[in-house]
Amino acid sequence: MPDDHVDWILAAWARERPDLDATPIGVIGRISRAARFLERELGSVFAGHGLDGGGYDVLASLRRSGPPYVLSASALANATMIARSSMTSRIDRLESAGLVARIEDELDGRGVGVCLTERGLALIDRAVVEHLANESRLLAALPPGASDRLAHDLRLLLGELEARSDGAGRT
Amino acid sequence: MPDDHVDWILAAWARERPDLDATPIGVIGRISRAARFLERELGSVFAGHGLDGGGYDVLASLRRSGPPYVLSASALANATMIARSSMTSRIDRLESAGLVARIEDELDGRGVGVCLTERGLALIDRAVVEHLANESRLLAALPPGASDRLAHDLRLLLGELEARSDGAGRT
DNA sequence: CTGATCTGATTCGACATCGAATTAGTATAG
DNA sequence: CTATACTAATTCGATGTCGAATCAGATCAG
Repeated sequence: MPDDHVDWILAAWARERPDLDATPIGVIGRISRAARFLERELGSVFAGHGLDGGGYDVLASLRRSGPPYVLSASALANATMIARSSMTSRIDRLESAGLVARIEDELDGRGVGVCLTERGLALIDRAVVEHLANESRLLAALPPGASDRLAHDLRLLLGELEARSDGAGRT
Repeated sequence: MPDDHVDWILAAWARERPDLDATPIGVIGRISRAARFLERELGSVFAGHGLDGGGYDVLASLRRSGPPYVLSASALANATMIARSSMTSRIDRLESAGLVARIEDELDGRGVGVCLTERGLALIDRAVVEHLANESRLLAALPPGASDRLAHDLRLLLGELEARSDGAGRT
């Protein structure tokens, strides 16, 4: 029954501030920490394809949107939870790498469509296989049922968080 | 039974690449997304005390280490999962704000002890109360049992991730 | 039609993080 | 004792993200 680092954090707070109820850290602290570990672990696969997490997110969003693999810059910013201004530079980088192309929106002169190139499509179709295998590997050590339980309970939490910050999108 | 965003991601992959097993996204994608939402939500409390998440982490680490509230820069970097070089500048900022002080290590001429000042101690003791209330609020909508289940299952996952990247510390 | 308002994308300056290189001090082997 | 290897912290340049301001195009009220 090995401790994780958050157990130590909880024990330390219990010792130093026994008046506080630190139990929320057991959930939220672990999510934050796990996210940081996962970012690192997943990054190695992305790097193997010349990408970082952000670039992968953009290509994957386009790929799973289906043909013709076009989304607006705003839609991509929303999907990947970054500011619009950050998406501009992400697209710049991916465009320089020849993985996406900007196309003008016929209907709205302001809008910019971002489209997978042949190379971008081929790359993401390869990368996603490896990425999912990597994620699967990271969950493989969990006991039976834990993964499904996590997905279920995290869905409740995420649904709550998304509902709460509805309309509080980046600008 | 409201959908969360990850449900849409899973449905899109099932449609576009039915050959893939995207179920790991149900766990890992939700952890990443939840972490980003949480970072924002928690940030407002930190900002109310003139801090960001990084600054809070340092002060909280020092506070729960107990008197005399001193940790080395390296220990703080490990605890907060950032590179040593990033910790140098974090300490610079907190020191400028008068919340911590650098003290020389008697035993090891290279080492730098980071110590809570009076103001830092008073601030973190106020901030932690508000922060925990905030975290508690974010979990309050979960059905009974979900929170404990999450803590339990995330502990298994985090323990696995920590064991895996044991010794793969930042430099 | 026209002025006011709103929206999509970009530019710009600020900033936190990173990794590699550097500096200073410690520990170990011969 | 001395040289070599190691460790702690810092400096430095590069990079990705952010928010505010800007610009162009769309929308809407009168």
